[in-house]
Amino acid sequence: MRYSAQHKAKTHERVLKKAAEQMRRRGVQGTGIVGLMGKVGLTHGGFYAHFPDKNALIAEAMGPLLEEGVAGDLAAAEAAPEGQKIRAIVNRYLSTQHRDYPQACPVAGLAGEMARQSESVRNAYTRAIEDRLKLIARFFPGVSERERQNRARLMLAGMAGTLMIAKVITDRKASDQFLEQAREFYATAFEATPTQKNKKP
Amino acid sequence: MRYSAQHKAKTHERVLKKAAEQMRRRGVQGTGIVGLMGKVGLTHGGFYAHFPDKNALIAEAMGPLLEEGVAGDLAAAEAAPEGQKIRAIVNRYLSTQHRDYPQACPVAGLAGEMARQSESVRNAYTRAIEDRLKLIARFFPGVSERERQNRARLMLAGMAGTLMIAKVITDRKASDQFLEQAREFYATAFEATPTQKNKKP
DNA sequence: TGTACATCAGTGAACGCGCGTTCACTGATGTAC
DNA sequence: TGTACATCAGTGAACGCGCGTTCACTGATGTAC
Repeated sequence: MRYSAQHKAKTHERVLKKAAEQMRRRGVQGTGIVGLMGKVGLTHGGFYAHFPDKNALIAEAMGPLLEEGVAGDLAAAEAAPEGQKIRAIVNRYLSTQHRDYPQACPVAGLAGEMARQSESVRNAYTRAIEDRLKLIARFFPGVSERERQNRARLMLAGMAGTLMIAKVITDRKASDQFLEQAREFYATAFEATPTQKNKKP
Repeated sequence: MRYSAQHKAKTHERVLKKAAEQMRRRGVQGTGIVGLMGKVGLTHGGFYAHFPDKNALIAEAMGPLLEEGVAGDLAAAEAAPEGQKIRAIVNRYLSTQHRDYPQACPVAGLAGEMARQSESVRNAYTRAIEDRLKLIARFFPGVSERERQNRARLMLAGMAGTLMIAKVITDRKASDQFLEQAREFYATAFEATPTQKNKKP
């Protein structure tokens, strides 16, 4: 059954979106071709009309994988009044809702697995994260674009680790308290311009 | 071939140690029974004389899994002069050597996978982390033991996320710089007693 | 002290299962004439 | 405009492989007599 010109591109996009969702939920290794194609409404054989192998899918899915998170960051920041935008990003990222959301931020959930992936995948992942940082960097203090992005990277990495630990802690109350302490810590630490410290003692 | 009384306990310990090492290196899902037992020098069938199933092994391995990291933290802190102990812990954890060490800190590498494990495993993991925090809490400022442990948890979680990101970044120079910025950030942020901020605006 | 037996840590073939990938095939539609 | 053919996204059986787990078996040593 031959399809119209734009049909293949549409299916390709659908596979990528579902793959990103599945990977956020179950991890890269936990996302299988058969199950994925089934969720898209196709059979597994068709997969290879779209991607040479699973590795290519992983690399290509890194973009869509991070998009949802960026959208959340930006929405939170834009809704907040001037001067409280970083606090808004922190409060959303380290909220109990985000912790309980099964397909939460892949910076947190997948980074461990990523360290064991092929270089092409890691490159795509790094690029996707840097793109995300570029978009939220403007809310950070700092003279140059580079400095602002460095601050954003430092914060995102720290919060990603924090969210992971909050997800793992089985005691709900303890996890809630931990998140509250973390929100306070990251908001106060990143709201202000960093104090210039002596580089080497 | 019957063995002496303490023989089984010794083998049990060897399997646990190797399992912890493999999991640090390849992740929980990436550690197979056949390969594991092979590395211990036995065949896979014998595994079930020691553990009811893989899940039990994972849960029991959480202790040994974190021990190496604690040892590193403590060694760094004890070697450092008074007042620079936290900086020493930070400098070791966020060093380029620790980033390049394939079986690095499992708080960083495994937490993502842990969120998808059974509750018994997550309990064991949480407990192992809390034990680690108890041991390093004494180096942190804070009035009560609880407060010191909270500070330690906040720092470890943030540094774990940071190490993960540093491991993933494919550009070596960029990763080195990122680690340097992070060392500065965590050392200055956690050396001092936190400034008492207004809880709610 | 010497013999018969019980124990049980470890062996290795076999199991069902899900994985990623291949491949001959289908058939609706675009294109050539 | 009508017919013949080419295209190729998607189908579904089959592949080899590694996984976790089971199970009948082995045989050196501890224990009972």
